[in-house]
Amino acid sequence: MGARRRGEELEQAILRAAAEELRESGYAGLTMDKVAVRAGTNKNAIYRRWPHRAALGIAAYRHLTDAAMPDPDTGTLRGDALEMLRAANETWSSPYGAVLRSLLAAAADEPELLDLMRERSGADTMDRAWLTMLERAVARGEAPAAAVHPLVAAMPMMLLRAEYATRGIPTVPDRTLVDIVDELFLPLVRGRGVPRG
Amino acid sequence: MGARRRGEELEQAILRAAAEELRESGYAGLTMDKVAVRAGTNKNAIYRRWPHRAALGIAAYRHLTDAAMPDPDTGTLRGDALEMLRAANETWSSPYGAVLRSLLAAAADEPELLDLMRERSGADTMDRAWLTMLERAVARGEAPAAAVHPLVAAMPMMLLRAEYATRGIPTVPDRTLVDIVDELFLPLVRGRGVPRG
DNA sequence: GTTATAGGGTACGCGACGTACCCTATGGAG
DNA sequence: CTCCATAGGGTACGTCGCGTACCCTATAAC
Repeated sequence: MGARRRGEELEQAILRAAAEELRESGYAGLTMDKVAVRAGTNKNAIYRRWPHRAALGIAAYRHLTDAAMPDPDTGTLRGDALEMLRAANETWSSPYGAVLRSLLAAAADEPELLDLMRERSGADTMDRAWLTMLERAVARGEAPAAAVHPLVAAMPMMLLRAEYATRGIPTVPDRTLVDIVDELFLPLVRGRGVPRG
Repeated sequence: MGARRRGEELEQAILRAAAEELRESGYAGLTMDKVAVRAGTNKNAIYRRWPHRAALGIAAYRHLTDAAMPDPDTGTLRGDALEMLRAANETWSSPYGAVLRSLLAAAADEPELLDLMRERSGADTMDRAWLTMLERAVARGEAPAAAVHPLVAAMPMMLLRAEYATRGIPTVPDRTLVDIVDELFLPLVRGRGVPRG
């Protein structure tokens, strides 16, 4: 039976074990020993692949999720924006999101980890989605052309992230998302159509 | 010589030592042993006062700083907002800010710690300052009355925080602060004067 | 078949947290 | 003035987790 696993097979087993540990205990609770035991191997096999715990954490995370980017088209800018925020909130509230937040927290001290995270977080794709959203709104005549701007596109998600950071929290109430859209995002879009005064 | 220190005197010595360690090495580098040595005492005296490292970290941080809240009055909303952001950026870029960010990162996993931090971070006072700023702008006829809103007041600082979080960085470039004000904050303020369209 | 390579088992060194003892200075009660 | 409870000092220890070092052994490639 249990022939000795090698290469790809073993690697997947380790990643699966690490992902489970990550989901159960977050990054802080991810220990090399536990991963080794859970994967039915030993630390040797792990350290031969990833130089340190942080690298394994990231690899396990990307093994855990490959988030699909929503591309809503509800017909109104308000509807689209809410859709985006709700999808993001759902992702971040899920077990995967907990892991992600735990990783981000740990990354604050380790710059190398932070880079890898950003690369993997799909922030660029996200910004692009918001921009096309805005462009559609302009095409519909719903928003001024000046509303199409990278900062405008990035703002709502940044606020959502800040909300997660200050509150320490799994889920942002839907009310907050609605407020971000109605009290900030839409007024901002309107305001960018007004000549500076 | 060196009479044995007790009570308040010893407590201050410990806090001073912890604060120095915090500034030199951040929260991650704050070790109980080093604090004990630096304070010229031993871990006993520390654990008799704070139950664990996190508690000492917080206590040391508040011993380190008692941030003065700026209350700019430059005559224009733009000037005031920039002043606020620049002051905040300076604080967060300083050694104190590094400590704060390091503590916040560590707090993400420990909710009790997060509460203590939020209480201590002066977020409420900050929001109030932005609100009075907005009120002054309205009084000058520079902004519509509808611009006075908690979310509007909170937005710029939230964006600044998000900037720190995503980039992993000591200092946000001044250019970014200007953009937050000119591309987002001021258009938003204008937009809130426009009837919903 | 033989052999280089990757896995398995295990032990270790190190640093850090938190705890346990056992002395000793100190200050307050009598 | 004396005695004693209390707080400090010194130090050692248990535990955990990272990362490393060996030493065997299965396996795949040749």
